Amino acid sequence: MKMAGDYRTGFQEKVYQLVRMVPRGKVSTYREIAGSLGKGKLACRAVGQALNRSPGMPAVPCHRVIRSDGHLGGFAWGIDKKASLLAEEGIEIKNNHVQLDKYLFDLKQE
DNA sequence: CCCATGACTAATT
DNA sequence: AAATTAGCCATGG
Repeated sequence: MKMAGDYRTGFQEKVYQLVRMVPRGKVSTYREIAGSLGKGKLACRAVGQALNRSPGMPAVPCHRVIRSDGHLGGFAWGIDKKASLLAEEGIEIKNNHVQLDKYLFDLKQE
């Protein structure tokens, strides 16, 4: 049942579910998320919007989602907080940049 | 329905 | 490598 102001769009639900399956110590990108949603890689912006309004942790580890170029992107609670969380998970960050080749999680694995 | 916004991306300069 | 431009999507007013 839905309560007033509690309803979220199907798009958000899908995004959250994908983000949730990202293991600790790994990261994903907005583009990969959008691609898995079947919208092609063009919905990357909408994914960012969904995550921006996401419930946050531990419900959704939205901090594990970064930009496709390795840059951290943004974070509702502060980009510095995002970097700290990622560092805690064992991810090395250089000047707000992450090595996707090393930490990128393949969504197709699950 | 139209317009504005944003945690994006790719291409260009 | 950094800054700029244009393109695309979902959401909310």
